[in-house]
Amino acid sequence: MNNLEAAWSLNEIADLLEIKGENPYKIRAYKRAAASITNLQLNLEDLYKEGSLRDVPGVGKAIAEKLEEMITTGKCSMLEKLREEIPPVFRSIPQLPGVGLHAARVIYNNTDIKDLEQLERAARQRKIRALPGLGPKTEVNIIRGLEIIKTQRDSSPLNLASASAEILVGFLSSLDITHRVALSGSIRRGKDTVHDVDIVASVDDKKFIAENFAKHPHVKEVSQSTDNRIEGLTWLGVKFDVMLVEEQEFIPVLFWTTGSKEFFRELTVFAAGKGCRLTGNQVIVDDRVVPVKDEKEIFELLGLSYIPPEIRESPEVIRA
DNA sequence: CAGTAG
DNA sequence: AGGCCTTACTG
DNA sequence: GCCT
Repeated sequence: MNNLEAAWSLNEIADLLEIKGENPYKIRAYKRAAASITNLQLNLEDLYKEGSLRDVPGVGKAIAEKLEEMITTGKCSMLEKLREEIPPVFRSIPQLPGVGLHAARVIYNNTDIKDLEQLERAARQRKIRALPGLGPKTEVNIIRGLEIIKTQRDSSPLNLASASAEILVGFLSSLDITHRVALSGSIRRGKDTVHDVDIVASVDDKKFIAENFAKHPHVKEVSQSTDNRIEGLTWLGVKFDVMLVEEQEFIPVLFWTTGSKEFFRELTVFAAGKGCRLTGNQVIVDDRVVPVKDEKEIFELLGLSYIPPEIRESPEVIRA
């Protein structure tokens, strides 16, 4: 917990209080304290140790307690409570150009809007301009802002990632030493933003691939390369991670790398309860490696109905 | 003047 | 207890 | 909420 993080938290508290319609002076107090800490040359944790948090301008009893909690636990219960209380859409509203906290507050206190979809509908039905203190201007800004968000989503890193993914998968598939190639990770889970391109490939000569991947014209650099794994960057600025596996490992590795991390970890726990071990690259029952030809077999083995990659986000889906 | 932005 | 209240720009 |  550094000074900047603490300041950000206080600022977020101020914003959420403002959306709620709290006392303006209280809001300003949080903002002042945040600004004060942002400019502070001393380290907050040091000040806490010597018990002089309240020497910081704008930090009184209440805010000092919040800082203490943040420093000792890394969290702020007040902030967490506010985040629960106020739907995420109201943290998006002030991000829209020309729409600020005031509009967020009015909408929060005068409507039942709970998500972006409802907000857009209300705006298009001209319900926003009817709210006290808000006019056509705000309404138009909301609609325009939402449009911008959408188009940015459409041209988001996913497009670049997909382009790189297609090229790399195409390259691997074209080799006659390749058996199977599949996209994995967050792309396979259908996420609209991805951090990198994950590919699983079963090939006859892993070493050959590892040594020659860097020569592909679409590959800008290979940062790490072993016989089993190649990490690097494409000319489109997309990171990639290629897992090279034996044919019998293909499905277990695909399953593992598809994730999400939380989902897979929870499933290993669940499997353990059924006497089944899921490692990164094999499925083991009674100390014997069980060959699997597709993911469906893994779920059948565990007595689960098939869970498609798109919903392998949180562990909750396992219990369903 | 009200609302927004920094 | 009671005061605190940015400033500048835009429509 | 902070400050005087």
